[in-house]
Amino acid sequence: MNIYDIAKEAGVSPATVSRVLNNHKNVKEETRNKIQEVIKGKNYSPNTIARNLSVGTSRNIAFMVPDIENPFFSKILHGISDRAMDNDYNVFMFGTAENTAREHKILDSLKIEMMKGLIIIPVSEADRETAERLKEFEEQGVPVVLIDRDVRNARFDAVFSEDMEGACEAVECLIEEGHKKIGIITGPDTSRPGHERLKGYKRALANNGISLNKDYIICGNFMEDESYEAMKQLLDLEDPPTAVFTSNNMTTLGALRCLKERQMKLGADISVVGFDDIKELAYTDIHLTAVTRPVYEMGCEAMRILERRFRKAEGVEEEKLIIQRNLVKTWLIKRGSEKHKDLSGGSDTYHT
Amino acid sequence: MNIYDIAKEAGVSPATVSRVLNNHKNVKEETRNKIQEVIKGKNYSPNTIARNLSVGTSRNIAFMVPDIENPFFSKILHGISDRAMDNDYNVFMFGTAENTAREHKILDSLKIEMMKGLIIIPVSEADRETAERLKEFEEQGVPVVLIDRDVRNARFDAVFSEDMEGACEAVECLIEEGHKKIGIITGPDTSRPGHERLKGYKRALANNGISLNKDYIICGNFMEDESYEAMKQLLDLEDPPTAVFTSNNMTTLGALRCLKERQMKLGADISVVGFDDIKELAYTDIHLTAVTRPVYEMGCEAMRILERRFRKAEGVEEEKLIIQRNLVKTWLIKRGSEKHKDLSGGSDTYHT
DNA sequence: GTGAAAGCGCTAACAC
DNA sequence: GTGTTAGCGCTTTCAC
Repeated sequence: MNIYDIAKEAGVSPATVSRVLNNHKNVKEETRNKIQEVIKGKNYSPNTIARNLSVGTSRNIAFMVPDIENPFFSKILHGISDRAMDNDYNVFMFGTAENTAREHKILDSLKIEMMKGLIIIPVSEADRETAERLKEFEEQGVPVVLIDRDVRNARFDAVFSEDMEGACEAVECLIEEGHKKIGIITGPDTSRPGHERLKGYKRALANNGISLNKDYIICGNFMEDESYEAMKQLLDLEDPPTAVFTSNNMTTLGALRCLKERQMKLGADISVVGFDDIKELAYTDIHLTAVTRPVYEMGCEAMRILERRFRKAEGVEEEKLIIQRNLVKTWLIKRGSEKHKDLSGGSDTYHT
Repeated sequence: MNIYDIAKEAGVSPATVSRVLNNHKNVKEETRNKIQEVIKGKNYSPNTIARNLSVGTSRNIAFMVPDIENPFFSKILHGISDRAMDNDYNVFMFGTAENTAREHKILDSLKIEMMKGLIIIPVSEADRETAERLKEFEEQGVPVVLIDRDVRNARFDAVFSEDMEGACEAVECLIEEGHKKIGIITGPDTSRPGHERLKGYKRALANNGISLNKDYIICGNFMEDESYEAMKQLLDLEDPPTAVFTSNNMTTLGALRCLKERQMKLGADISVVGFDDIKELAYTDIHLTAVTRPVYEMGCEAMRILERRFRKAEGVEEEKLIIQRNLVKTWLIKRGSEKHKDLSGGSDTYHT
């Protein structure tokens, strides 16, 4: 069943049917009603593909994410998805598995004309090929919005967080507890959250006159397993740190695994502050102090920026050239894991 | 740039270009090369929408899930997504938020023509409207595969798990520990996992000559908050249960929240066994004994079934009428939370 | 306010 | 082996 069947049935031309389908004005109320009646009666719904071909665009947006199972990303997707649904966009989900090759492959197979926009958390900011491909999308009129991670060699609209400030606050919280020997398990240096959080760590130390110890900086690549190894390495130092800042949720889990294995009590034998919260820990003995941010809203915001770009493309809005890069604020939630039994202040309050 | 440009440039007809694009045989090696050269040279890629319109189908599959952020569903998505990518399908993700109205809305807006297949974890099996819509999809040639939950009034291909058996094993494990007063926080009665797991609970009791106590059965609707309330209710009974079976991961979290609040020690003051594991707990003091199943594989399997249906539709395979309903096995991982200090066997081994 | 008709870019008979 | 051509279902000028 197509627009012609409806037209015939309603005794009008396909053009008119198309008009009511698209809510055009110039249609007599009477004919409009008649047509809508027929449409309902025949339970007709227009063919999106044909429509897309005709108008040369779609309402599909692609969301590319490094790890489908990471709750942080799920939450972003949730934000994107809710806002997309409200505005009748459909979102395709692609997992890159933290693998640039896979990222390229997906980007190549994404038919440009099928996508109206692209939201991506790129695997690596050092990757030129991804940057090239993204630029191509923009050139073809498909706007790109980054979330959380940046790319070099190009500027796109983006939603980031105050990684440096958040990390700095976290480490300063440890310093306030009296810690001087503070380690960090970093993310990859090729991602904004990776290097900015490290920068925040360094700044906190500098602000407080604590000199940097290279041994205390180990990369965990935001991966649980590597972070576990990193934690082992830190603890096995001759002069191990009394506190560790873990750079993201996976990093924190890896570190916790190590502590558990060694039967070290968090908030007593060792202190840990993490970036990004882990909801499930709330009902356990792990009272994690963590940097938090409005993750769901980051997704919504990315979608909002995209829509703005669509409107600009249609000439509805001006200032086509301004690139929008939003920074969301972070805040620290203290729960006790920043404490240490050997340092002033004690940790009793948290271990009742 | 389109197929005509390429044709002109290569000095052939658009049909021939189309032939090489689609790997048809009847093309002279020489012309094929020539055309491929031009394609590469002009960096041309065919328009998927036009192709879809022409052949009357797409490679898009829709995945509808009740809760985008539940890790259980993320894992399923991961399975679907990986397999889809390997076979060049694209997956649209839709979150129904456990809301039938939203589910209907999405189903209605999913233009039938745009989807080649549908994988869904329906909100409620009692919902006729969803069932009707799904049937319509199948009638229009869009196969539907259910995961985890069923719908009444219709039969679709599906991937379920052995909910009853899994729950039964979990509860029998508690019974083996000496428990006689065992509570359950159930899921909604309108979902297969909900009622089947309850059935498993009942069967375990019956198998072991333990009579049913209605007070011990409380519905948590698979929601964390409701489950928290349910746990409170159980503990406030005059003769509270010594052990509780929690029917899914969210249910377990709600119960844990309550225990934490009341400072009850899991595996000592009370025993809990849950359906579905919670990864994050591994590094905490919560040694949850849980029913486990191959979640990622359930996603892959759903996708595999869908592809099979596509092949059948194309007449590649026979036996068009057989409905395929797969049941994945579950197994129990014991970690100590089934123990209780007041019962034989002791729990010391788990509290070193 | 409405209709006729020319596309959108590709595929698939059918003819040669 | 290759070309011609008529769609796929919709939108959108341009007339009327």
